[in-house]
Amino acid sequence: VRYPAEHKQQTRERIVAAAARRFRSRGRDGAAIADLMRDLRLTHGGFYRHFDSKEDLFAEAIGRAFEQVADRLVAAAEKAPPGDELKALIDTYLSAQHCADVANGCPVAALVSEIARHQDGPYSAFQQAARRHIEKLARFLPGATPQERKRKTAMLFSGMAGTLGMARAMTDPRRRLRLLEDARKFYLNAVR
Amino acid sequence: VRYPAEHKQQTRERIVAAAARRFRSRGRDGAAIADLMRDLRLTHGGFYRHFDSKEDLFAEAIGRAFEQVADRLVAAAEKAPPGDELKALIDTYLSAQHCADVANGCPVAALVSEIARHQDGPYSAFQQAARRHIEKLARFLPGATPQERKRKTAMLFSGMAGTLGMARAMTDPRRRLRLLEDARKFYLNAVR
DNA sequence: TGTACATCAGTGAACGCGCGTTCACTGATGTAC
DNA sequence: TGTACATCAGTGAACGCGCGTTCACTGATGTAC
Repeated sequence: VRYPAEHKQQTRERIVAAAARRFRSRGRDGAAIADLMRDLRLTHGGFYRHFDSKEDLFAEAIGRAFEQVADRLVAAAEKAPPGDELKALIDTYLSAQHCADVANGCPVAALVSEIARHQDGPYSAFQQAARRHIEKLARFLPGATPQERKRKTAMLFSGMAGTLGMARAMTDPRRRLRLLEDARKFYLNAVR
Repeated sequence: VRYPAEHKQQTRERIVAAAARRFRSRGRDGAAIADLMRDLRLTHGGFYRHFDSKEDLFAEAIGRAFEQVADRLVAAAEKAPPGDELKALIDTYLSAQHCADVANGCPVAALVSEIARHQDGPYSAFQQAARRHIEKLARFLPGATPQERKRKTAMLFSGMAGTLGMARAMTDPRRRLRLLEDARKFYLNAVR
C-alpha cells in the first residue's frame, strides 16, 4: 500500500498524541505499544517505522503533554479579567476537572516519580520540556526580574503538582476536593 | 526445617523493610519479588507464606516508609533549637541528602503517581498512612486549631513532595540544588 | 523414655501471561526506461 | 504511452524475556501416645 505524501507524518502525530494521553493515565509501564496502536486502528509492528523504541516515544509524549497543558493554562490566564491572571492560572491547575482528567493533565503530576527513576537516560528531554513550560508561564507571576519570575514559577508548579498528585491518591472525594480548595488559597497567597 | 517461634515474624519484618526501600527506588513495577527475596537470602516461593500478593506487600511497605520518614523528621525537629523546629523540618525534608536517597525517602515523592493510578484498590491504606503521617508532624506547624495545623501540614508536605520529585527529575545537579534551596525559603516563608 | 506423626517456613521448578522488539511479507503508487 | 521495478507504511506471526503466582517437596522440631 502506498500512502499520500503527508501520511507518515500524520500517523506519527497521532501516535504521539495518543501516547501522551495513555502514558499519563496508565504510566510508562502500564501503557502497552500494542494497545496504543490498536486504538489508532493500526498494528504494533508498524510502530517501529516511526520510533526506535518505546523510550523515545515516552520522551516525545512528555514534551507534547507539557505543550498541551501550557496552552490551556495560558488561555485560561489570558481570558481572566486584568489582575486576576495568576489566580486563574492557579484555579485552573488546581481545579476538580484537572484533578479528574489525568490523561490530559499535567505530566509532572502524572509521571514525576517514573521520570525521576529513569532519569539516567536521554532525560534531559524532560528537563528541557519543563523549562520551556516554565518560561511560557513565568510572565503571569510577580517578580522584579525574569529570573525571579521563573524561579517562582518553578516553585509554584512543582508544588501544585505534588498537591494535585496527592489529591488524586485520596480515596475519599471530599478529602480530595478540600485539599484542592486549600491549595488554591495557599498557593495564591504564597506566590504573590 | 523447623524455625524458632519468633522466626516467621522476623522474616516478615525483613521483607517489609526491604520492600519499603525497593519499591521507593524502583517503583511498584520495577521491584521484583524474586530480587527482593534474593537480597534477604531467601527464594521467591516462600514469599507467599507471608503475603497474599505483591499488592498487599506494596500497601504495607508504603505504611512502613511513611513511619520511617516521620520518625526521622520528628527527630530533626525535636533536636532543633526552640523556635526553629519548623525550619528544621523543612530543611531536612528538602535537603540534598533526602533528594539523593530515594530508597529511604518520602514515599509520596517516590510513588505518588503510581499510587494515584492504582487507587481503585485497597488503597485507602495510603490515605490512612498519609493521614497518620500528617498528624505526627502537625504539631510543628503554626495554626489556631489542630484542624488548621493539619491542613497546613498537608499543604506543606504535598507541595514539598512535588518539588522534591521535580528536583530528582532534573538532570543538571546545579538546577537540582537550586530548586531545593529556593524551595526551603519558599515553604518556610509560605507556611508561617 | 521412645516412637510415629503433624507442622509449616522455606525451596526451586514450572506455568502462564504480557509485552517490547524483530522480521518476512504485502501491495498501491511513483519512477526509470 | 506502456511496462518493469523500487519504495516503504503497515501487517501479523514469532521470539525472548521478566515476572507474579502455584505447587509438590523438604526436613527439623514439637506433640501425641
